[in-house]
Amino acid sequence: MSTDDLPLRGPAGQSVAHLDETDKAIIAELLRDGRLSVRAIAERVHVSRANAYARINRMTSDGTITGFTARLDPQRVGLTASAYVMLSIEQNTWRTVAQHLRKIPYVDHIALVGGDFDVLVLVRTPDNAALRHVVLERFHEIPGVRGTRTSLVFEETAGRGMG
Amino acid sequence: MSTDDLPLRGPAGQSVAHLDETDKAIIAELLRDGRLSVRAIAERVHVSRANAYARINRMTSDGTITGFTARLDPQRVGLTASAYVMLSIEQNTWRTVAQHLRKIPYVDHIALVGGDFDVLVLVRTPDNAALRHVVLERFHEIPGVRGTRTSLVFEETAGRGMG
DNA sequence: ATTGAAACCTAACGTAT
DNA sequence: ATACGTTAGGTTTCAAT
Repeated sequence: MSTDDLPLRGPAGQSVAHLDETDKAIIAELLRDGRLSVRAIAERVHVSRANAYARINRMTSDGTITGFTARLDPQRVGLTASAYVMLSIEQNTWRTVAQHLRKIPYVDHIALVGGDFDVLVLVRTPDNAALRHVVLERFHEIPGVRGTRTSLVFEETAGRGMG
Repeated sequence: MSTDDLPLRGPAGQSVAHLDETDKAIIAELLRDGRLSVRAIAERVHVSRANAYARINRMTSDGTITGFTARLDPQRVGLTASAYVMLSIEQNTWRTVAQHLRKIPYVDHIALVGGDFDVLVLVRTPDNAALRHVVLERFHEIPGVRGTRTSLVFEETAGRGMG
């Protein structure tokens, strides 16, 4: 028996979905092209159309697939200034700090981390002035934020993922 | 005249696409749901189907839209251990370091940054053992890498973007 | 019970005018 | 913007394993 089909538990007690090889193959196809037709997916992973349809439905409704989206070139959509901002925050303020961050424009991604700082925020703005405003004005006025350190992004690229 | 329709130049000399309000509205729809039909998009942004079709075609072929993909819950797909790894590298090794990083499994995103470190890598692995292996073995054997610092991700959330 | 194969109508695609 | 032939969606049925 393989371990691949065992349901597991994640660290926070959230259930980890039961994904067989077909599910994973479907996910791989959808990662490559999120607009692939169900028909095309079905024949690529060698299952029937109805089966592919049911699997995609299951994975989207159980939260494994959280949605579909377009990937954009930040430069070309006018977000030319990106930065990672490291926040130090006071204890037990993560929830409220995250809430505030989510309301600020140009904030792309927010992570609570362990290490020399507490929160890592990816910010993508139209220009350096907007970036400066977001970091110096908006971030610093959030209750619980003790300090920030900013690392400008010069260049970036995607990794290969689980491959 | 609004500044919205002006073509611009990005920092690296890459052209910034000429996007009018309709283009932006289409992008917003596709960010919300990357599998929306062209028909649905067309009526939501109040243009004809053919027009929406042409705009999406233009934006995908000029590189503004770089693709479509599924968004996954990392926990549920079995990637329960994520971390940001900060690399210090020797001068002028960025290109080769990035090349090496792209070949390593579980590497999600790579950014060349300015500040106390040089490269920020987002890694998503199935467990702490895999994470440890990636960082301690794979990253440290890359020529040009002088040192790493790892920040485990405890929790994360998306920001609101440009909204 | 779950899957594959076929059929079905409706909706969307892609292109041409 | 409309129209047109083709393809896909979404659901149902049935046989098979």
